[in-house]
This record gives sequence, structure tokens and C-alpha cells, in this order.
Amino acid sequence: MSESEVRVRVAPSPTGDPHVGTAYQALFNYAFAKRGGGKFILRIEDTDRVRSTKTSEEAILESLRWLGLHWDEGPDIGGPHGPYRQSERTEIYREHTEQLLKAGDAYRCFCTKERLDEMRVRQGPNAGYDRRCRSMALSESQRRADAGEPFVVRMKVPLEGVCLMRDLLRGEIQKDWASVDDQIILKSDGYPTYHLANVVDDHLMGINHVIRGEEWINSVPKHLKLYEDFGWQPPVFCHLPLLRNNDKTKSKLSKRKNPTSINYYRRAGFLPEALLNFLGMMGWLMPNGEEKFTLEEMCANLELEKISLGGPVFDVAKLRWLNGRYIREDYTPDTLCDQLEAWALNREKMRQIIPLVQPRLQTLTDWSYLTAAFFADEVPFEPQDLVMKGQTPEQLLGILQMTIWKLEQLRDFSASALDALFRSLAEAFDLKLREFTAPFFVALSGRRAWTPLFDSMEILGSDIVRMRLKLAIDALGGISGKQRKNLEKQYVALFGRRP
RNA sequence: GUCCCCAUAGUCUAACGGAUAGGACACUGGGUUUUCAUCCCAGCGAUGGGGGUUCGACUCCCCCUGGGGGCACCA
Repeated sequence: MSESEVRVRVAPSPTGDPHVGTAYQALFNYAFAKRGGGKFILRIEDTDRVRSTKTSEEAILESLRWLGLHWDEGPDIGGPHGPYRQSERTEIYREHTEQLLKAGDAYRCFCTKERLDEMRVRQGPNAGYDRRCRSMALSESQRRADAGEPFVVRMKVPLEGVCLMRDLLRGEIQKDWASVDDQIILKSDGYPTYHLANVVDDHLMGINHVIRGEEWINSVPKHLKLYEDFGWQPPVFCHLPLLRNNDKTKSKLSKRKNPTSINYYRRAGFLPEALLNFLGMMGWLMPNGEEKFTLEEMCANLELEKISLGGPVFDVAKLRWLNGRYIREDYTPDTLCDQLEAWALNREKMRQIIPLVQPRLQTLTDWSYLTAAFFADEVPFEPQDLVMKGQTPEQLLGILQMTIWKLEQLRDFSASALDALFRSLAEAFDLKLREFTAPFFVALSGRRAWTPLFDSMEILGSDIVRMRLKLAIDALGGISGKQRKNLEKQYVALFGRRP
């Protein structure tokens, strides 16, 4: 790796559906790297042992591949600075933590969860750690650790003064050290937190430009401190604005309000090049002002300094327009035919669907109306058909939401798993299965009768199913913040875990 | 609450300190098309407010307001 070669990375956490925000970050990193003939690295940040899943990791890799954002080094293809999965680098973090402990730049903290809770009650929820363990002698901390007492490791942040940081888009930013917490860098399970892992890995992997979301700006002082402690050259930091919801709140893009899964857009019939193009125009435009551009054109023309900082709203209406332009302008009837086939109109898909419809066909033409919902994005339905026996609309709405939460946690979206889930849900709500499933037929197919629900759901896929259920909830009046809180409580009471 | 970031139409954005603030989506109206869509034309619509600096401010500075983000043994 030459001294001047640009090396950037995207570092998703495999804790859920592949998020369009990840694709957004990946795109700008990719384009910046390719512009200068540099390298684009994919690193999996799976240090959250509870929430990380292999399924999610695979989905993220697959969705980035679909978009055409191919990485030069990554967990699947390896590279000279591997491993590229943080869960496989624990020894590296352990050694580096040891180094900080010895140098007095970090300390073990033995405070229990209970004491921290008590401390937060005493000094307010956002005051940060009170640094009780900071002055403990290393010998004592070593002794207690050797004795098997559980601990975390915290970094020692300066108590006063000002941290000067530089952001490529914003220039110099100042932050008082007093406003920075003694952040945990190594958890009691031995895994690092983001702060340690990202600094160590970025250095070891030769990352010299960190392009990431604005949500990280406030953490830069911690990262700079770690670079300093290790005696390393920090990278150039460039914080991109956050994609926003398309409503009056303009909060950061969230699945509560919009489909955020890349898989949803794929399944809903958006073209990868159009989605990528659309993400590219969030905060940036070609020098000639053209809104339609290819990945190659973006790579050839991207200047990070030109990115505008206002948080761009992810407006699906404009994405649809752009997607339509691609279909009209870039495809011949033949290539569009290929595209449709690759998307869903292929033999493999038909084979899945045919067993469900064959018993219900009197003529071949019945095929069209019976299967239309399989090839649709949203599906129209009569709101008055959304009813569940013995339940008020409010109760139904809550049941639908809790079902969505259950579906989000379902790793295996197969008919048999869905069957088991729905039976358990019907039981939990004290309903017959047929009573429970009735509104799902309406929400998912637009009709009161359809092909078998669970098999059909498997074919539809998790993303479309959840989106249509969300639409049904909206049709029933939607959920207020207060209702959501109550539902979460009810959910915990019913299922013993948080949604 | 506190710290940090941000601020051109409903939305995405353009504008060396010097045009009548430009383009696109959406919306409205009209034209072409057997319908619809496409396509073409037109319209609607913005520099959040107040102070400075300057001959001149969307642009630079300050205050206010508004919005967002951070403040976890999540990333």
C-alpha cells in the first residue's frame, strides 16, 4: 500500500436489515476511493454479540453486491489486512487495550450495573461516568481482575481543555474535553466497543480517510485521543449528513416511518443503478447539473468538498421518477425482458407460486388476479375489510404492530416458521388461527381470500410483508408515540423481551 | 437538559462578494397521443428573523429562531 493511496472503508454492523444509509455511506466511500485509484474496504463490525447475526451480515454483503459497490478487501474475499470481521480480531483489541492500561491511558472499571444506575439517578441520566475507578492503582486493578472480578476498560479522557478537530466539510470544530465521557473501550465480555475497534482497525488497515455519518462527530475527540495514545497518525475525517425521513419531523431515516431496507427497494422493483444514482444526488450533483448519472460518472467527478450539509430527505417520489427514467431510457424491450426475468418473472419463482395457485385455477387466466400481489409493491385494499373477530380496530392495530415486531425478529422467513409464529401469536392473543389471520389476508393480498397465507408470505418476503402490514396500520389510523409505548409494554409482558 | 452540527420553494439542489436567485421532483393548467403513461409548453413556489462588514451579501461575522444529531457494557 503506497503512501499516497486512498484507502477508505464502509463498516456496517450486522444487526438488522441492510440499510439504505449504509449504501449511502458505502457509495460515497467507494466513489471517493475509485476517483483516486484507491481501495474500498468492507469491514464487518460485529462486536455486539447479542444483536449481530450471520444472516444480517450475508444480507448486507449481498445487497451491496447487488448495488454494484464491490469492495477490494473484505470478509468474503480477504485481503492483506484481515481478518475483516471484528469478532475475529479480539486478540488484537486485547493487546491494544493492554498497551493503553500499561501506559495509563485507560483503566479498568469495576463499577456494577447497579452502581451505574444509582449514579445516573443521583447525577442525571446524561452526566456520564463519575470516574470513580479512574484513580485506582494499576496493581490493585490487576489484582482484582486476576481474582476474576468482572470489569470493563475505560479510556482516560482529559478533564479540561479544548479538543480541536478537523472535518473535511466543516473545517475546524472545537469541543470541550469536559463534555467527553470516559468511554468504555472494552466490554466485560472482552469485546471492544466501536470506539476502540474502529480506531485500531482503521489504523491497522491503513484507512486514511474516514467518511461516515454525521452521528459520529461528537465521538471524534475520543478517537483522536486514542490515535494520540497509540502514537498513530489520525485519518482525514469527513462526516456526511444523515438521510432524513420524508415527514415534518425530518428525523434521521428510520424504519418506523419509511422502508429503509435495501431489500425492500430491490423487491419493490427498483433498479440498483437508479437507487445508487438517487443516493448519489443526496447532497451532491454532477458538475454539469445532470441528475441522472452512472456510478462510473460519479467516481470520475465526485469532490467531497462539494457535498452540501443540509440533511437530505429521502423522497421516494423522486426515486420513482428516476427509476422510470432508467427503465425508459436505458432498456430495450429485450433487455427489459431480461431485467424482469432476473427480478421475479423466472422459472424458479413460478415454481414457488404454481403449487399455491394450481388448485385454485379454473382457467389459465385466473393466474393473473391470483398472483398479482406477488409481483406488486403496495396492494390496494378496502379498509373496512381489515377486521379481526372480537377485536376493536385499536386492538387490531396493536396486534398488527406486535406482529411486525415479531416478524422483524424472525431469522427464518419460511412458511413453516411463519406457521409456528402465527399459531403462537393467535394463542397469545387468545384467538383462533383463522380469526387471527383474517386481516393479514386483506393487508397482504388486498383480498379476503387468497393463496395459503404462510407460503404466500414466504414468497412475498419479509420486507414487502412488513411494509404492507405497516400500510394496514396506517389505514387504521396509525400509532401515536404514546400508543407505541403502551404497545411496547404489552409486548414485553406478553413475550418477555423488548421489540 | 446539555454539547456538537446544519439552514435557498413541500422535496433534491445550483449560484468567484456583483444577472430578473437557475435546474429537477411533486403539484396545477394546456398541447400531442384512441385511454393511460411518455413527450412538449406554461404556471405555482425559496434565500427563517434581526443586526453588522461592504459601493454591493444567498454568499463573510454576531445574536435569535428553527431543525437534526450525540450524551449506552449499540454501532
